[in-house]
Amino acid sequence: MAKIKITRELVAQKAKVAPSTVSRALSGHPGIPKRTADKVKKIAEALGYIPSSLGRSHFQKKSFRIGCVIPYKFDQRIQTLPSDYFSKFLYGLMLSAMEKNYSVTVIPDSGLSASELAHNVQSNNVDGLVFLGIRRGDTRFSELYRKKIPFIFIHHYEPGRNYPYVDTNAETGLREAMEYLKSNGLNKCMLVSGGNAFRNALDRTAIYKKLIKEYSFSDLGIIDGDFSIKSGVFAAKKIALEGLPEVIFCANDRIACGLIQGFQELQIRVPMDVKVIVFDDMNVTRIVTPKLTTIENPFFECGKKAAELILSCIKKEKPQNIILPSKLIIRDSA
Amino acid sequence: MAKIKITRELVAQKAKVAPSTVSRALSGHPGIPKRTADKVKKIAEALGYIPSSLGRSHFQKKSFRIGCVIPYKFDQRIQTLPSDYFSKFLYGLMLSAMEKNYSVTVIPDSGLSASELAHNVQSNNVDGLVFLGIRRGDTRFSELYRKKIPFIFIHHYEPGRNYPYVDTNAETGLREAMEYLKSNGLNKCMLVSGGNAFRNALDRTAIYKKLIKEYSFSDLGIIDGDFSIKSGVFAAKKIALEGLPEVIFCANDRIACGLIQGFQELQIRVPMDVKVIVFDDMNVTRIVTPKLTTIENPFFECGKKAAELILSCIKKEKPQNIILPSKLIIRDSA
DNA sequence: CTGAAAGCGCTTACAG
DNA sequence: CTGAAAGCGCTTACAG
Repeated sequence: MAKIKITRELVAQKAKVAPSTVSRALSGHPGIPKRTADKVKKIAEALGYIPSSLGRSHFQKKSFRIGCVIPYKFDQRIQTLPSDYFSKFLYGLMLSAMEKNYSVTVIPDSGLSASELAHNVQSNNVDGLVFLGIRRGDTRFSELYRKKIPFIFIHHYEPGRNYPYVDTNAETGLREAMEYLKSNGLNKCMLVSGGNAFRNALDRTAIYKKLIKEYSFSDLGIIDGDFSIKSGVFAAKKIALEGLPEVIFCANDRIACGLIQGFQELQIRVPMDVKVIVFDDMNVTRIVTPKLTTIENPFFECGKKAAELILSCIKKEKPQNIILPSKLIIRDSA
Repeated sequence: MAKIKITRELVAQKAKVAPSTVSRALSGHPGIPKRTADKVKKIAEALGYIPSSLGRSHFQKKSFRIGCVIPYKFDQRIQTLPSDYFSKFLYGLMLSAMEKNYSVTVIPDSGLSASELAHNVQSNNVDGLVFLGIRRGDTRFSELYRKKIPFIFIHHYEPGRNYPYVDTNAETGLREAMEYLKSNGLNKCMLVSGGNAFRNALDRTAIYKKLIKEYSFSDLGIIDGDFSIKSGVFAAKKIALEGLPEVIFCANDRIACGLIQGFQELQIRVPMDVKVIVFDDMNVTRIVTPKLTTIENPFFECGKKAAELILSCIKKEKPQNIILPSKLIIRDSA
């Protein structure tokens, strides 16, 4: 029952053309007349011929694959990126890549060296790298840049460097939020920040500071958090002691969940006693009670744009950074 | 500034051996004496030679890649698999694959035909397929089987077929849960089921039915859910009308969150008025209040085993299905 | 123990 | 418009 492998040669033979003509017909080469192309296509189809992506890749010295580098840490339990972020982004990336006949390979990163990262491209396993969840102070990128490895950042950038990136502008959504609050007569606000490990957390804090001035909110200060539930619980206790504002912005959903938990224990009710608005828009914001009013970060769109950007880097075009707007989604917490 | 590509030939020249010897030295061929191998390795390293995975793959007619097929649907918003499931599983798969010098390519599936799925392997884009989130009644697999495409299921199986799979045994964890409840003197219980679209949901219901008899629980019946928040809210109302049991099992976290929301509106408190135990263990179970007591499904382990199983299929070994135990994690809801 | 040679399946200049 | 030929960079039998 040895099945014969359907090769290009077999198709050529049946169609009475040369193998190179088969290739040309199937890839839509302009020089081939429609009649010939159609004949070849029909025979190829009938025979079930499927071109080897390995042969093609090898000849062209391109893998037609994008490497998506995903950080992780092993502690007691496996630490991943916020999962929704990861999966929504990845869908966008995959779908957009697919349209361009690229596929996506995932690369786990528990602290690979710059050389190890470069290796993925130098060995032609992938054609370029997409980085998410990058922390400030990561020093691996100058080597990649020097080695001319195509790479981009998602939700990160390095001031003063020419590393291309796709980012979300927190300002548009925060502006909507502040206008919404103003129109409801709210005035006293606070922020539980995301600390300084991530560029995005820093930016959110900076934009918050700028806008509360611009919109003349009464500034009750900032509490430093770190994107964890625990820091939210802690913030709740501190805020309860110091006196409640009317609105609390949280740098992410985990902080907000911790905050609301902390308030619950103190009999402080959201949104009746204090409103809460959250950055990002994870699935959890719709699962918890109350459902969280958020400044949405368009992860899926971001993935789509990421595919476009890394492909332009791979083609050695001059990359154009992409900045997507965030927007307000009103639910129950504010 | 034209950089010369470091080739195997250059290494061979510097080391005064043939190119084939370079390959052999670098891949640890047994016939090469340590002296020669070390010399070649040193020179290759110094030159920064990195073998092309494309050449290797092409020659061996193997991509050294596992395809992870991820279902999605476009509705108003993109529908993904439960995200934690997806990401934790993927980590396990990636890490385990990496140990065997395989990488993982993700394949989005919004209803690809069997031929389209097969195509990924036939074109050598990947060597085999891993399926998650498969619904009962999916008819695409007989064609894959017939075409001898290596593939496996995760958390799914087809009775009477020889399709290999990795699954979790819900019984071990449920048994622990029931013993735990008994030891606390609890007796009257219910289940909000996950419907019949997924094999796993069906299995959970069947095992539940079996064990409440075995442990002599007082059976207050089953409410059909569908893994959605809404079905949890609905169940809460129904249960409140019909009279509260002591314990409610939920087929997943979304149902449980809906249930607790529904109870909250009715002033029914968890765990004071009724205990809740949930299958799976998503991140959300630790974020919500109360933290949910769960029967853990080891997603990460499952990913690791999946890599082993699909690789054994690829190597044409006789695949051995893998069934992992679940276990009880006690938190605040029961 | 090591080299020369064949071949993996493609694509693309180069002829005609 | 189409064919014959070269070559992508590797591995592995086959000689020696």
